[in-house]
Order: sequence, then C-alpha cells, then structure tokens
Amino acid sequence: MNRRPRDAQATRLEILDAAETLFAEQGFGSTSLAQIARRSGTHKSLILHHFVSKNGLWQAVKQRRFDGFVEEQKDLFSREPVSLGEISKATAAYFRLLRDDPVLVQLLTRAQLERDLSCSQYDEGRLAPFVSRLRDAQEAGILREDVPAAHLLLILVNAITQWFEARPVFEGWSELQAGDPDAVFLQSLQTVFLQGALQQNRAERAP
Amino acid sequence: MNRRPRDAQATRLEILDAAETLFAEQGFGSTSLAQIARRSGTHKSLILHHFVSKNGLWQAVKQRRFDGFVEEQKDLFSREPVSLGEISKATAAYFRLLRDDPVLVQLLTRAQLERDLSCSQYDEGRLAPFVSRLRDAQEAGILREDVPAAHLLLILVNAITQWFEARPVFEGWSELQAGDPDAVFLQSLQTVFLQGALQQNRAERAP
DNA sequence: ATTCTTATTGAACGATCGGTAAATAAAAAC
DNA sequence: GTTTTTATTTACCGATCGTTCAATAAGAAT
Repeated sequence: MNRRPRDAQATRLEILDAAETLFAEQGFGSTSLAQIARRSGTHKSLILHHFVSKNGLWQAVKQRRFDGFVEEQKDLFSREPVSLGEISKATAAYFRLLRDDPVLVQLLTRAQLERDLSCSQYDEGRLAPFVSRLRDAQEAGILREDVPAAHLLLILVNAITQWFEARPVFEGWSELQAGDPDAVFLQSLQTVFLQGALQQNRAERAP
Repeated sequence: MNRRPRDAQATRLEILDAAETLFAEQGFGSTSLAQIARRSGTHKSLILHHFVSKNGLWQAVKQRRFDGFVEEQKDLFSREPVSLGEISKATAAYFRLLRDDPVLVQLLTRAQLERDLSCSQYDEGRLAPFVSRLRDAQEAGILREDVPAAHLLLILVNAITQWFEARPVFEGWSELQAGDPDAVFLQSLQTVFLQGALQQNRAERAP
C-alpha cells in the first residue's frame, strides 16, 4: 500500500478543493465525507483529522472562498474621484467577478440559505465604502438624492447576483442567445440603471 | 394504539406541509423522512406509500407550491392597455407575491440550485406574455427600444427576487430600518427603473 | 540515535439513512 | 354479507452516515 506523501498543507488543499466542488453542486447535506475522500484521494479519517468535523470542513470551505472574494471586492473602486465612469467601471468589475466564478456564486447562495451572516456578500460593514461612494455622487449632484444610496447599490448588486444565480436557466432562453449574453445584459443593466439613477433627469420623471 | 383517521387526502396534505417547511429550511439532503414523519404526525412508511420515495415527495412539494405561484403570476398584468401605470402596478404585485411567501422564495432558490427547470420562475414560455407587454410598450414609444424587452423584465425580477432571497441578511442593516423597509425599497426600485427604462430620456443619456 | 510530534491509514463504532414486506383494519365495491 | 381495495401500522432490512480509536510511520526536535 503506497502512502500519501506526508504533507499537511497539500492535503488540506486537496480536501478543500474536492469539498468545495461537491458542496457547491450538491449542498452540505447531500455530500458525504466518503465522497469527498474519494474525490480528493484521501481518507475520511484524514478529513476529520484536519478539519475536526464535517461541519468544520464546510466552514473552512466557505471561509476560504469568501476571503478571496472580499479581497477582490476591495479593488472594485479605484481611488479616483467619483464619477459616472467610475460607477460604471465598478459595476462591470463586480459583474466580471461573479461571471468568472460560478462556484463562488453557488456557495454564496447556499450560505445565504443557511443565514450564514459571516460570509454574506451583503455585510453592511463591507459594503459601507461602496455606499459612501454613491452618497458622494449624490452630494456632488451626479446621482438623484430621493433614493437612499444603499438602495442604489442593492438594485445593482441584486440584479447582477440573481443573473448569475439563475445563469443555467437562462441558457435555454432563445432571446438571450445573441452574441455574448453576459456582456449584452451588463450593457442593458448599465444603460437602464445609469439613466434611472441620474440626477439631471429627476425633474422629467413621468407621473 | 389509536390509529390515524383513514383519510388519504388529508394525510397527503399534512405530509406535504411538514415536508415543505423542512425542505425549505434545511434542504433536501439535510432533511430525513423520520423528521418529516415526526413533524406531520405520521409514519415513514406512510410517506413512502403516498409519495413512492423521498425524491418523489420533494418533487411533489415543489410542484404544489410552484403551481400556486404560476396561478398567481397570471393575474399580475391586467387586460388593460399597456402603460407606465400598468407596468408599475405589475411590478408591485410581483413584489408582494414574493414578500408574502418566504417559503416559496426558499423553494425557488433551492430548485434553482438543483437546476430544476420544471419549476423555475425563469421559464421562457411562462414569462413570454410579460416580455410581450414590455415590447408593446417599446413599440408604443413608452419604453426605450435600445434594450431588449427581456432584459427590462429580468432587471426587475432579478432585483426583486434577490432582495427577498437575502431578506434575512438585510434585517441587520441599520440604513434599511426606516419605516417599512420592503415598501421603501420597492419605491426606490420603481423610481430608478421607470426613469431608466423611459423612452423620452434616451437622448439625454450621459456619456 | 532517541524521543516527540503528527500526518496517514485501517478497522470499527452506534446511529440513522431510505426503502421493503407483512400484518391490520377501515372503507368501497360487489 | 362477502370480497376487494388500500390507508395505516409495525417490524425489519442492508447500506451508509459521521465519528472514534488504535496502529503505523515520516519528520522534527533533542
């Protein structure tokens, strides 16, 4: 019987990778330690040795992915003064973040269903800087002020998040097949949102 | 030992009710037949007798709730000619639909994670009439035509759906506590979306 | 070289899993 | 009234669940 090379860090990584995929696809309850052990080429006992319990592994999986997500979130807004172009660029960057990482989207959804506040994309403190930037834009007269800045952010984030949560379903929509469906939708969202959030158009709002 | 009254229909209902709650809260894999039997005051074997298998019960739970959802969806748009007011009213009605039924929202999310197309809120055929109404509004010169009608619908539906999927998390947001948070957010969404989707403002769009 | 730590393995645990089969009995069909 | 059907109960099945434990061995520390 040939043993695994004795390398704790590498083993932890392989277990995390396997568990992440399975948890994201099937959910916590429908995934067994035996399955994870098989996929990672390790053993059930080895998983428990490194992560104490099945639940411990689940928490570790979420935290690893989520820490990376938070790290990338920080670079969404540049340091430049707030402007329509900056908001548009940040929106596109966030859009790309979710588009390029379907597993992250699945994990965020599952964590949300579990009401796991510790790794929610909607943590108030973490989103605060973004809300501030939008509030700056409001005070600068760029964005309308009759809508809370937090709502402006949420409309964007919600529309984007749900787009990718439902991504597999949209594959079947004939109307959304033209060109690059993701890019086209982002374009639409930007168009509608930016015009809708603009200050200058407020007075001309329909009854 | 006192037996259950011999009433197949009532028993099926009690099982469905119990299973729905548990599946919505914990997910399919983390819910056991024993748990459902205990909660519904029946027996494991009785569940299998009526629903063949655990998976059969899950499908039945989803279908029952989803059929009701589809039924209510039909009345969202009245027969009146399309107008801004009609669109606004339909949006509010859909918003209320999800607000008043958190269990439905959870089940939709879980079905979505399983890629269960048979009960998705994003079925192209079912949403087609709504897209048509929006396209009518485009052709009538009410809504902008440089954005696909399907995208206009999705921006609304996505923003609303995700709002309620993440509802438990928003409870902690201090900024969203004023008055009736749901009503206020809907107001914001309507304001931004309607202005953003309006035809008359297209020419005045910022660079 | 020896001890100590710990990553890895393999066997085993009791509990619970979803599902089956047979017994019981109430209602329906005749 | 007898038969047939089927909703309900009880007992039980093998498989798998997450977890524990002891044995093994590689590397670090001394």
